[in-house]
Amino acid sequence: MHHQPATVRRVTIVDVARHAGVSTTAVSKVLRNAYGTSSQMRSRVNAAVDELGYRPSAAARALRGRTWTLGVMLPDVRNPFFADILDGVAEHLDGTEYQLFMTSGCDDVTSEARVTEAMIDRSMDGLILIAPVSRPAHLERVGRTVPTVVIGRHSRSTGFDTVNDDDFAGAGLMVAHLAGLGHRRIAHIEHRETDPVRLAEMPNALRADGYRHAMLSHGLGEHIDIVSTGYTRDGGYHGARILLDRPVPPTAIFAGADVVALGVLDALTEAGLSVPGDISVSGYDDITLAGFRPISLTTVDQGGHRIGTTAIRLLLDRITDPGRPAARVKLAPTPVVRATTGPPR
Amino acid sequence: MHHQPATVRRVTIVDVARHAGVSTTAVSKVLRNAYGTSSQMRSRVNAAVDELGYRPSAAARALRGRTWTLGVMLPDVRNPFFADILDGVAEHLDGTEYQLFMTSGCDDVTSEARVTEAMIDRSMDGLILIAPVSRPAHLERVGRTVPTVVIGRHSRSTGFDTVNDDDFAGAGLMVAHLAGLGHRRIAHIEHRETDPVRLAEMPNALRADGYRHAMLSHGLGEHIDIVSTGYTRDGGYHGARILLDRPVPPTAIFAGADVVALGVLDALTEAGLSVPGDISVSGYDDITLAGFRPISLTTVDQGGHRIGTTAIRLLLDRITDPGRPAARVKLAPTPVVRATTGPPR
DNA sequence: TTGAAAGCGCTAACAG
DNA sequence: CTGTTAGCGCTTTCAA
Repeated sequence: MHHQPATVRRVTIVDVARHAGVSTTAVSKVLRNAYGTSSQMRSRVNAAVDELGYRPSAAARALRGRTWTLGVMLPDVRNPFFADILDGVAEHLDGTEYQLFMTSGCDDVTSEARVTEAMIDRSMDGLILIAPVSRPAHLERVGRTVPTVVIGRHSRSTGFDTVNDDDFAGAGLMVAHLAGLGHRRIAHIEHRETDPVRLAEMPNALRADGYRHAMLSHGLGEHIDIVSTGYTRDGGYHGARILLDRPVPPTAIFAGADVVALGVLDALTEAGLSVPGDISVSGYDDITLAGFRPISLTTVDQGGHRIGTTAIRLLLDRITDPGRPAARVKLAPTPVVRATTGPPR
Repeated sequence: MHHQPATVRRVTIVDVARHAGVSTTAVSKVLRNAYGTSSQMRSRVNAAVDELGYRPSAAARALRGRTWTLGVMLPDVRNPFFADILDGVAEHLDGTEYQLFMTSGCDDVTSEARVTEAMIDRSMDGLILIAPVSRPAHLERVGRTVPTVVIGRHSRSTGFDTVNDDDFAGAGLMVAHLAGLGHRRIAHIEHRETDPVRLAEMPNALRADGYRHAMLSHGLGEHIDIVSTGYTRDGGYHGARILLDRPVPPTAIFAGADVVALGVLDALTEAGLSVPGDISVSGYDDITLAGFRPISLTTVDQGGHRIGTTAIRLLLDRITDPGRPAARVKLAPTPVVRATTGPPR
């Protein structure tokens, strides 16, 4: 490496081979426990590896074989829902040689492209993309280049596996809960979406669709009221401000994500309104904070942990067998009723 | 790559050279804008790069030069304070060739070692370690192997730069605030620490020290009351339960971190106590959620964003000049008074 | 200013 | 079962 004195040269496979009195091929084979090594050879090599403290260079490996590196692209470290997914992913990786690296802060097509390219440039063995906004053609190309699992995008592509929550059904569950409590003016805050493709594939769009559909089937079509902001706390805050300014404000606000619901609660607190006395609030995701007593948010659990374990299982499968047909997993959400929803006044 | 058909072979430097009618050496030089290239050559090469959509293989580069990859090790994605640091780091990287990858979930010496080794194996050009718990010798070795900046550890090592909040002073500020409100029985919840080295270097230990020192200097030595749990929401919850069970409970709880304070609020809500009416609560970090109105947590701002920008500046410096003496930056914290603290009953 | 050639550490044919 | 050998894609002396 350019920055270190020659004296601390890294131990290489050649050093190990010399120390063990065998060929580098032998060392390589033992390391990858490939076919054709005697147990005697294995023990000699392993001993040399331990004595010398040898560690294979992922860079050199990358030129021929795999890097044992997996990449996760997440849109936003601040959304704690993604931590649940990561937990699930990491769990399955314990005890394997794989190392997971993640990137954050991809909010647009350009930065997403930069990140996916960066991961491919670094010869990662597999990618997990969470709620990507890229165009299908780009995702398809990524999937053709490297084994890829896409989470949070209802895509019908064939080049990669997908894992999704049934967002349409989940939104329906929440509307049913609120309507069951007697609410009629149930408003929804969604993440603004204009791109026609994403309008059909992104979870936020499907939740809005599910809301619309459920309102109609509960005979509340005339009360459909959707505010488009963003899936952030700020988005929730501003969305709530807009809804409170309506001539006849809603009696319940169904936010498309828990972080959005937090922003709603922020605005309601500021306005001096009580929850659920004056107005009911619900979210989506069931982040850990939703169970936090001072908040106790009613929400929809999409099982982030299970999404993570499913995704990593699919990814490892696909690395083993890149040719197998794309899987399309859709997991069922469950409503979680806590303290922010109640009957209307 | 083993998983893709030969037909989609990656464009290499050889392809670019052939297409531009020059040598691979020339291409390499232009790419790294090294010394000794005519402007004519530069434009020809750049044109070929664009036409072919060439992207250098980081893996191949790693064997000779740099990878343009930086690694950030964070202990816990769930602690939103780290997001502030990451924002600061990412900001300075915009427009550079560097790509940042992070790992999470290193809670012990073993997994930290695994992660740092993994980053070194992958020939990363620089590392930022956040609140590492490893032994100094290990950190020193990492720092000698690759340019490293350590955040959140008051170490006096010479092999890497450090960026820290003045945790001792920060804790003093909070005690002063609470004492100024008239509190005497001010308890503290800390992250359990037994290792003698970490007891001198970790922020949590210094905050506890600062608390102790400040209590004494305010003449409240007899009321010093420290509960050792962990810097998580759970830790705060259990710490508060312990404190509430005291024969004479404290009138104020100073949690060593905001996430801990959230756990405290959780426990107080459960116990039916009002904040700050019955008891005052404060945290440390000033995470975004602290400003969330329904919580409005009094805390200490350690300026995560500035910590991040400082760290990345130092890291890029050190990559450029690995020989320069280690910097030791300590940033001043500021108290942020919100709604969870008030005069005692 | 340019290019030929060696080699970074590893894996994978292919002989032995 | 074992070792020799030829690269992977790039950077870097060193001549021209």
